[in-house]
Amino acid sequence: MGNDKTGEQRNGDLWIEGLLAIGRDQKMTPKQKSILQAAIEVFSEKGYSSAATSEIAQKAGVAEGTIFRYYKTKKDLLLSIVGPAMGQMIAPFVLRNFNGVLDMPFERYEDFLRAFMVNRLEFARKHFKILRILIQEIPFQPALKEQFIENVLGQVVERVTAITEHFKEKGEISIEVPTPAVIRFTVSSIFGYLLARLLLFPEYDWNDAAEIDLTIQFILHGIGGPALNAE
Amino acid sequence: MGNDKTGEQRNGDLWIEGLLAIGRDQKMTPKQKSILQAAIEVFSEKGYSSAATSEIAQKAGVAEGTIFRYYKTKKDLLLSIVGPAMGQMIAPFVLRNFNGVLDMPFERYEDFLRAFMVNRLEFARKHFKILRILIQEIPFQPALKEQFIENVLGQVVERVTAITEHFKEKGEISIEVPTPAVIRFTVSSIFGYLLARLLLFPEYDWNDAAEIDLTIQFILHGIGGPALNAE
Amino acid sequence: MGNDKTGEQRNGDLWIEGLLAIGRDQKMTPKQKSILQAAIEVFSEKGYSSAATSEIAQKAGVAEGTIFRYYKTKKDLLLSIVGPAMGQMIAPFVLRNFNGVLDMPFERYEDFLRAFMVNRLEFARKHFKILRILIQEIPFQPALKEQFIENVLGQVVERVTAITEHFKEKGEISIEVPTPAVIRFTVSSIFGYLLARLLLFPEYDWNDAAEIDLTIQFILHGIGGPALNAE
Amino acid sequence: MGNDKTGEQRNGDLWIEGLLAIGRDQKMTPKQKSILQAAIEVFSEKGYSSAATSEIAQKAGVAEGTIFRYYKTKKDLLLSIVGPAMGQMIAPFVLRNFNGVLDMPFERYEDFLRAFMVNRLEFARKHFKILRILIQEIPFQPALKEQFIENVLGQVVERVTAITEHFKEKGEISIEVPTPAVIRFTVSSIFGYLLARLLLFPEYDWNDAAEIDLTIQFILHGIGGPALNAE
DNA sequence: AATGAATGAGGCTTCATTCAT
DNA sequence: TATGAATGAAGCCTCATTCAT
Repeated sequence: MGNDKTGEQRNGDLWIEGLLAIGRDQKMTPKQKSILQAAIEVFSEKGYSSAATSEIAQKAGVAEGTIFRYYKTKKDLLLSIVGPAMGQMIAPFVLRNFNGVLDMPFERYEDFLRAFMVNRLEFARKHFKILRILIQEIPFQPALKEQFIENVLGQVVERVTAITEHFKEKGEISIEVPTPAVIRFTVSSIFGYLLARLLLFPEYDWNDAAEIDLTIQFILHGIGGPALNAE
Repeated sequence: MGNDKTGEQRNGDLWIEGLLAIGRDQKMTPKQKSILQAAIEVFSEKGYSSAATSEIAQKAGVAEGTIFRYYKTKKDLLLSIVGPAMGQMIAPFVLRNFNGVLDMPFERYEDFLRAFMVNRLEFARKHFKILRILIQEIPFQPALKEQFIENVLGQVVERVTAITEHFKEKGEISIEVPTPAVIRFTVSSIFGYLLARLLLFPEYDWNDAAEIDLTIQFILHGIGGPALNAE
Repeated sequence: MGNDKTGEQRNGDLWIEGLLAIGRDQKMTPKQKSILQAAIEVFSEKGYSSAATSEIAQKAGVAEGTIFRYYKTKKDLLLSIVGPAMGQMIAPFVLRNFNGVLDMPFERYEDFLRAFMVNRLEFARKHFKILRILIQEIPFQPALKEQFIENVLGQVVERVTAITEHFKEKGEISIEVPTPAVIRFTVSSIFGYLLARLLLFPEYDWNDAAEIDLTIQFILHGIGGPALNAE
Repeated sequence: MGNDKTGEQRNGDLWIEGLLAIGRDQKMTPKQKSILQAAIEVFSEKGYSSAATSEIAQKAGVAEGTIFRYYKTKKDLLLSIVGPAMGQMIAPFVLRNFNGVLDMPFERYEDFLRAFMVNRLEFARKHFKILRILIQEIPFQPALKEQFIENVLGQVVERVTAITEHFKEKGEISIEVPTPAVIRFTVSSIFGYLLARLLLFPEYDWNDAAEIDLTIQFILHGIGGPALNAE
């Protein structure tokens, strides 16, 4: 499976461990970890501006003042949670020597999609709360918004465009559909599934493998190359 | 075009006018209107809990106390903005004698999709800020969440299921794709467009007609009937 | 019975009627009356400073502004309720040509006490709420405090002193007990009854006549054992 | 003297010290003490609902927010002042092994009365302001009212009834006067003195010992003419 | 005369942040 | 390093009072 080709989370690292450091060495006292954990909990439940640092401190089992030893302000605490998450969101594209499409490890678009969906579903499941915070706060935090636009909308679009055109050339994607639309359809479909799966109907008894297959079929037929449509 | 068949917003009524009253006669003083307008502005910019009633008052050009003559609490103000919006979100499905699919005014799924997209794009464009507030606050306001689940996830899913199966019977949608998945794909694709169009890249010079066509093509081919797939 | 000798409330005049006018001709619109009534209700229930003029207006069935046509301020409203009540509290002593003790209409102290108790019990029962307000607010309203000290503690003490010494001379009250103490004992006993009767245990099934007799006996003879009384 | 038999306040403990703890060890920072002191002052002067927390803070020399570190709400602050006071009001009756009347340490009713008056006068003098607040607020604070009815009107009446009947059996109180009336007369007379002494004429140069004697004589023998007293 | 919309001062309370210990 | 008492700005809300109608 292509899954392990892109996965940045194969190991069972605690997300917390990875927050401030991807590859870098991170020093985190247990207190700091519990502060982060508690902050994620409270931010995700109440929303950033309704979250009280006192509640975070209490949930973390530290004094109120202690939080401010590690994070100068409450906003600092927020950014130190969601900032790194943004990095991880786009990890599959920017990590490693993924510069060109030359080293694209997937033969078919379908394989790429499947690997991507499996991987991002896993990621989203694991960091559900942080992603919630991120999505909720992006509109109100200029710092986040900017980082999001630059990194995600910038970096990723660029790479995904390359990938898409790579598969267009291979004839797997209809050249009649503009690349941005292809990306939009693909992303919509995948995120649509993640949303339904994790946010809207988390209680429903999902068969992930089947749903992923269905979703990929939908994407492929929707944007299938001329051969597909001509037939 | 099927557009005018579903549209509940053909006329140019100010949204504000319609907030508390659909069909009913509404009495709103200019001051109350400006309070609502200002509240929409500020809630949408800052988020509910970061919005100060003092700022709303200032922007509305009234004394802070005046707000509380019209709305008992700040939360009341929020609900009186987003509550009615929720009603309008699902209006195309629940308004009128839309009980069965018998009176479905569209011959083809494509027509239905186009009418729906055009109509909802128009609606979302007009009430963009309110929808932002709504989406932002649903996770944190139990009252909203409940109303959303009951009305939107309840009412709408039910009706859309009926519609979908109607077109399945007509052979326009592959019977091999489970109805929930069809709905998910359709909704994802449409909302994906709305999101990209209005939220992510509002500055881009969109050709709505063309994009809508593309999106519909994508949906149709993705979930196309057996003929398409069999070929 | 001496009751009707002192009573200033023999007739069934509505208290409201008499508020602003004792003997004077009073002009009160129905609106003003209902404002007063409502104010008495609300002040007595919530206390002056916790009473909202809006609630008074609502209960009176008038607009908020109307109150301020009749009473310049909320405090004015209070004073116009409790001020006249103060006058009535001491009415038995100051009304009429009660200048000397010459016209004291009672032969014995016992008769005086009985008449007084019956009369004041009736009065307190009728104006219970107003008296509550008065007692609650005297400590916090300098205007009331002053009026109370001047009128009640001044006027009344003076007259009651005369009465007491009148009965001392007649040998009905021990000359060994200083007059202020006699007054204190008498007043304590009577008000003790009123308090228990109306405020502390209003639900108890009181036999007023018997209790009044007992109280008078107590004032006159104390509660000493049978030996004492027998002698 | 029986005084020291009942007194729970012989020592000069600051009331403040004893507020939250009778017998228990209490931890109170100087700031908390000054908040309580200031609150007692302001509540007593202005009444609870007219007292501003800002004024209390100012008088206590702390920031307004500091009050709310110690007391969650303004009402909490009130209750933490008057609640314990209620306990102390009835302390002479409920503290210690005062279960039966067997251990009644007084031979004669007169001794009991004197001890009680001296003790409660001392208590009332010391906690004058708190008692003022208590009496003012009982009618408006359901929590207080309930506690008052249960503890004071319940507990105390029961015990005092026992005491009274004890002395009736000893022939010191006329068995012809119903016990509730005896209690009422006694309490009225004593509280009448406290009221006059501390509230109505605090400036007057009182001779407490003599007045207490007089009051006790009154309770025992009334103010009947010379015939009675001559015996 | 009566209304009630509008005001704005002031009340209670929360909370991010500081700082002495 | 960690604490948590203390702060005070700012938030939401109430309410007596005014004034145009």
